[in-house]
Amino acid sequence: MKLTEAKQQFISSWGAFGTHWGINRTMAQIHALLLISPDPVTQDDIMEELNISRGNTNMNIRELINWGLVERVILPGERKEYFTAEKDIWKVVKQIVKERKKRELEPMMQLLDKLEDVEGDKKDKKVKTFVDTVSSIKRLGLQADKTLDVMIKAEENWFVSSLMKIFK
Amino acid sequence: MKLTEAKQQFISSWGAFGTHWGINRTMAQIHALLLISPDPVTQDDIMEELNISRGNTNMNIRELINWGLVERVILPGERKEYFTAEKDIWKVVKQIVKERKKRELEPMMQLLDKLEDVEGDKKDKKVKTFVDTVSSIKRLGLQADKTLDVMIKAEENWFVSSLMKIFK
DNA sequence: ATATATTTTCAATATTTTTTGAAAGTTCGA
DNA sequence: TCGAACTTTCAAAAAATATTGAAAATATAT
Repeated sequence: MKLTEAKQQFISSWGAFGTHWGINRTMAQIHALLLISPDPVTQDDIMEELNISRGNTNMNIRELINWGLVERVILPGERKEYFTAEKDIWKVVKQIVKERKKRELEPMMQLLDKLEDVEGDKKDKKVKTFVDTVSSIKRLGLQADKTLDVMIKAEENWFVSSLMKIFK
Repeated sequence: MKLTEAKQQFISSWGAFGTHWGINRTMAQIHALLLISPDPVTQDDIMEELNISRGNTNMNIRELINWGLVERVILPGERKEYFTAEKDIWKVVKQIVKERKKRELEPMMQLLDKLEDVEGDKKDKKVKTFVDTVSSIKRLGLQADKTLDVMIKAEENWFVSSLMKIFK
């Protein structure tokens, strides 16, 4: 397979992949493009490569920057802004985990805390099932929260080798 | 907080949560409703509780069954079908992991395999960056694959206590 | 200060996804 | 075998989401 075709396929499936993870297709595609670009690229490069409008490109780049996955680069003597993505995939994964934990897990845990002390007779089957469900989700969530915290701080080597120990 | 309100909040945020995970809002809401229902419920119960149409209810229940998260129950002497969800959250999580691994991780790994042996001079910076990116994603993916396999087979107690050992 | 290059915004538009509801299909008791 | 109870399908409509593009804002060189 030629590089051009391989790039296309990579970008396109990374985009499709993203949609299963609550990330919009274009944002994931831009990220994919940056991941495989050796040098920083401009907005116009991205627009041309992915056939998308200036506004769309701009918004999605900004979102990637918010997620901490992409950085602005100013090349000396150049007027245009360039963009580049972190290439170390382990760092990328950790960054995504960190953001999603903050954006999703933490608010969910706060809600479960409130819901756990619902009024009502604990002998009422409906109340009991509700509280049990909420509590067990919370318990697993807490565990996940701790585990992810350690993961976020870990070096890949350390993390992988620790997992290997457990998982023979 | 009253049970009725708590239920509403739980269902509604579980629905919103789902949308961040590539699951449609209604499907997640139905799942939430079943999780907190002590006894099996009918399509009509769900339609009424969530204010959704018959067709919508039916399709999403079917999808939940495909995911292995919900089961049909035939109550003796009853004409209607009832539905019930697995209540053990650890089992639920394992089932979701198992399905997503099959639906997303495995196809992605296959693609990466193909893309890894792209034609071209490895000294060309563009080729090199592409291959390096693809390879490192593949490496991490393989590790994730193995880890998830073990997790899928694990009992919660065993899994959590193992993690605790690593993560002090 | 002005002209020019570049970035950002956002209302309008297009696309995708979800939902509806009525018709077709199925099951089952009598 | 019939008919009522129930389930499934799917084209059309609605809702949600993403994209465009042109105007406004901003930055930079001279």
